[in-house]
Amino acid sequence: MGSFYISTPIYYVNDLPHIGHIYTTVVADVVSRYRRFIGDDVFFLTGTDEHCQSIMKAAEKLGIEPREQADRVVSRYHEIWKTLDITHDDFVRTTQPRHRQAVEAIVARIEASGDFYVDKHEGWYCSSCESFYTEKELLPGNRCPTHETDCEWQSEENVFFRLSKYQDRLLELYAGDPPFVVPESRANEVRSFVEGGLKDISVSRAGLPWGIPFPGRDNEVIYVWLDALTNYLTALGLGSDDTSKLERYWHDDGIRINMIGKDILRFHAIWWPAFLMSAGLPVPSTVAIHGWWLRDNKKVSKTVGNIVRPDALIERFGPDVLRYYLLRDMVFGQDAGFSDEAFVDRYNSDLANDLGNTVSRLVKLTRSIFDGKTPPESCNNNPIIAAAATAVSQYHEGMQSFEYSKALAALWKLLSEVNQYLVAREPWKTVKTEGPSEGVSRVLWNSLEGVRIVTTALAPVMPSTAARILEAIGAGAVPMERAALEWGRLPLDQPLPELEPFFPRVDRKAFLSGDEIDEPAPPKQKAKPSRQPAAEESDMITIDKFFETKLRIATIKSAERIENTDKLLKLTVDVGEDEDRTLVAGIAESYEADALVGRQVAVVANLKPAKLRGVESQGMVLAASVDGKPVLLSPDNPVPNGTPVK
RNA sequence: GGCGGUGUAGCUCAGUGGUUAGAGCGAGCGGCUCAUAACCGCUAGGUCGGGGGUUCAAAUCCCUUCACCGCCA
Repeated sequence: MGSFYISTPIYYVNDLPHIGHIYTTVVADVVSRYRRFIGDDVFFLTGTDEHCQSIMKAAEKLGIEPREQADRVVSRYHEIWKTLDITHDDFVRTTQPRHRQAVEAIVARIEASGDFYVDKHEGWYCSSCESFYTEKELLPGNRCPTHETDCEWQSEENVFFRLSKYQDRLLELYAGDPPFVVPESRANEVRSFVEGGLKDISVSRAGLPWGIPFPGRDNEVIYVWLDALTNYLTALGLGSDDTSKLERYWHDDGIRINMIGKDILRFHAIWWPAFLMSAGLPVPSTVAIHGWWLRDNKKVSKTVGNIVRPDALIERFGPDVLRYYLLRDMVFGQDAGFSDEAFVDRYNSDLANDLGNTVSRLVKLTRSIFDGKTPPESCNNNPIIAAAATAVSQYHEGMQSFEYSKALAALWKLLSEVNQYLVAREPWKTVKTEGPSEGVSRVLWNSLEGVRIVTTALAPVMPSTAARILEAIGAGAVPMERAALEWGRLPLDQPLPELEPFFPRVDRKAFLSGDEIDEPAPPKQKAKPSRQPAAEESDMITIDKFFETKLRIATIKSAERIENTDKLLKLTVDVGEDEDRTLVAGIAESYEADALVGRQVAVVANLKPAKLRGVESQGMVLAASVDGKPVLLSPDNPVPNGTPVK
């Protein structure tokens, strides 16, 4: 039994949980559950980063203490992790006293190595990134290239960390095997960055009331990244009297994974190991980098306004389906597109047709033939045994090398082989001539055993589903030992309860258009409390639904009447894209073409183009409709073209 | 501008020198009827981004070019 440590990043509390947070946490949870299953001693950590300036500003706005604002957001994280069946062992908040202890401990250790010195630090600072930019990096108007918000010029005396000193040791670390950074493409990125030369970094900030005071430096707090990264050891007791967990989980023999998104690669792959080296502590064994879930091929971000919060999908399908989709549809390390279409297609083909239907056909057939029990005869010589062995070995390989999509595909291959086997043997036919014979028993037992192995292996990804299916096929509770994936464990003559359907097929069209009626009973999550009555939802849409409409501000560059029409104007507008768009608007009765030029209006930017009077309209202008007469909507003050409206 | 990556069937992607380039999904046809209009079988004719080269042989190596992405400047 090895020790296995895995962490998610700590999430900024200036933002509610979205698909990015959910993905990392779900993956870490799946891995944790898998590791417990194969017998590792697991420690799974998540938490929140609360010393960012934005939280302070948000609190000021609301007239409350930063801690109170943090509490509000943190409760949302706790809620969603509960909803998604996340089994973290600890939840760190950087505002906790134990975290301050840990940070002070690591600072003392780095100090002892002589890696701190004092120097002057100045530059353009973005308080959202908590980071300095050079003039070249800034957008026009000294705005942050990430957040597009104003940066401030800061000049102060700071404590610096001798990052440059660790350049060679870091390169050595990256050359090690197994790789320190996965996937390889990210490792290359980091290596070439470090090869380009490392500059020392400033690790204290003056004049910030919100943060951990830098020991021995009045009026300075510890730079938020040194603060935040240390969280990974806070929960293990760094700086406290009890360091038993540190010894148990953070030693050179165990596996220590920091799982993160690609946006915080450098901090984790360069700074963090350098801090640890300086502090004389082991570095993580792997920093695992995943990609982003994209919507409309764009990064999901608050600024762009295309945040995915899959609350509606969880509500409709339960947490397991989302967990499965996230693991199956993203190749770990690469970006993937998130869409309701892909989600429902995956649901129908994998969960309804393959898993749900296979369980259904087997249980119903077996019940009818063997009097409501599992088959009385087992079998140790059949094609499913080899197929299962292959699937299980590929499953383990995938689960241990960040290839979750592959691991699941291997299980589904076995499911497919069970179905092929069934059709080849046709037990429903044999039983008509032979009755409940030994042959029929073996065929059904083999098939059920195949499903049992698939389901057992699936438990880390879909915990409640696995429990329900194993019960439904007479296999009992979810086993917590690796050997449960060996052939031959399905008990004979066990009572098979009447089946409640798993994953009823979803009408794709109805689901996507939102016209879904309450027909096929949605899969029930037994353990979950009852859901809100549908009536309450009838008139309301979720925020996701709203964000499907991309509203943007545009400037009208030209306008002309379309001949032989009373109402139509052809507008050319700048929506902040490379090319102008043509819109046809039915506003000629209220507006003169010439008077519109230069005016800013709100438009729907993702409307399917339509031809009106032979002119293709690539969007729609928003107007209030007063007795059928349009009154255009315009921003209160001039704003950049393409600014999202929300 | 530098470094790196990607570009393969409608979609998502495997495939790093060698028979007719593969899988899943979707589509079409057929079969079956135990099952959730499911399942099983067959079919899909893709200049493997373009051009050039090396080789007996290239999606797979080299050069060049285009497009997109990432990191850096």
